[in-house]
Amino acid sequence: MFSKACEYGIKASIFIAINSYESKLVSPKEIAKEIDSPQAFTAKILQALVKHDIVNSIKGAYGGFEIDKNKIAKVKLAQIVNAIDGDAIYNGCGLGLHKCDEAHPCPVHDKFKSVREELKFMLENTSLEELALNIKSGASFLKV
Amino acid sequence: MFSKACEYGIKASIFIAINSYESKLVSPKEIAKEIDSPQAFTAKILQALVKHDIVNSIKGAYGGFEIDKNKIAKVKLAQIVNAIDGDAIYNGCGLGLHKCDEAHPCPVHDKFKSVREELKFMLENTSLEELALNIKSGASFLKV
DNA sequence: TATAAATAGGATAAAATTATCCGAATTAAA
DNA sequence: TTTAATTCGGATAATTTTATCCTATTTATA
Ligand code: FES
Ligand code: FES
Repeated sequence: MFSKACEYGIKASIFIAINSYESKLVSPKEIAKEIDSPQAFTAKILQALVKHDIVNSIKGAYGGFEIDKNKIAKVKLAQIVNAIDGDAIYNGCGLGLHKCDEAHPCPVHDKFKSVREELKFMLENTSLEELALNIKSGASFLKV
Repeated sequence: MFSKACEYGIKASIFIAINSYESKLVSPKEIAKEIDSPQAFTAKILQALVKHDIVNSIKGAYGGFEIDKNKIAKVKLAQIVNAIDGDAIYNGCGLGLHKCDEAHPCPVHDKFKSVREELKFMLENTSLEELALNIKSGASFLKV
């Protein structure tokens, strides 16, 4: 469904959010440990999230990553997915035609439409905040 | 969403089905041209579909690929996807945890569940027949 | 039986994704 | 101002996916 990079990006964002609530910066090392991902690769993904203005990086000694507290509720999954995988998953053609076009549909277009729209809706309406709160409360998990 | 191999596999199956209605065998060359895919790679995918008993191959001179006429309505998209990509797309965890487990859910589990179930339902209830008929009638297209 | 047309399948190559490594740049604190 | 901790970013490597090539095998027909 999503690329590994995107999976890591989502999980990393959630972990950063949790710590940002407590004004705590986290490092790629901590993140990788917590979400069970390769550290250097995770660092690269963090760079992408920083470039897309989803995550904030503080360079130098005692630095690390954070997300603005007042942004956590506003950041939606769709932004993260878009930053890493692009929008093909919910805007592209399911069978790889150059574009998904109502006027020139692929064989699965009508069947897929609702699935993809539900996915899109879900991604656009799920905030980092709710995902982070569920982790905090122990209702969901970032690894294993 | 799906791998290239799977996209080709689905489109190839539809094209074979259309021709099988007219008892016409088709070659990887014709298929690749019709679905705009690399021929040799397509041939490999056909081998997989044959092994999974979705497509029938007739070897030797005047041979080619076909699908049993009385099977076309019974073959569901899910079988093709499963044969090529496996079931991870609708049974695996959306964030890559080892398995999707109600008792140990990832942060997006509840949100994803319905999307994935709709996808699964769609794949399990869409037959090659209806896809082939829509191509035949000109309501949908296999390429561009 | 010989021939030609076709699928099967192994070997290889190219491209994309995933992953690692290391030095440069940055910055807080001693 | 020096040091140490840390992100940034380029180079490289490993793995997986996608794609190509070539030969072997199969089989209908002449
Ligand atoms: S054209 Fe293929 S999904 Fe719309
Ligand atoms: S545990 Fe991740 S989708 Fe179910």
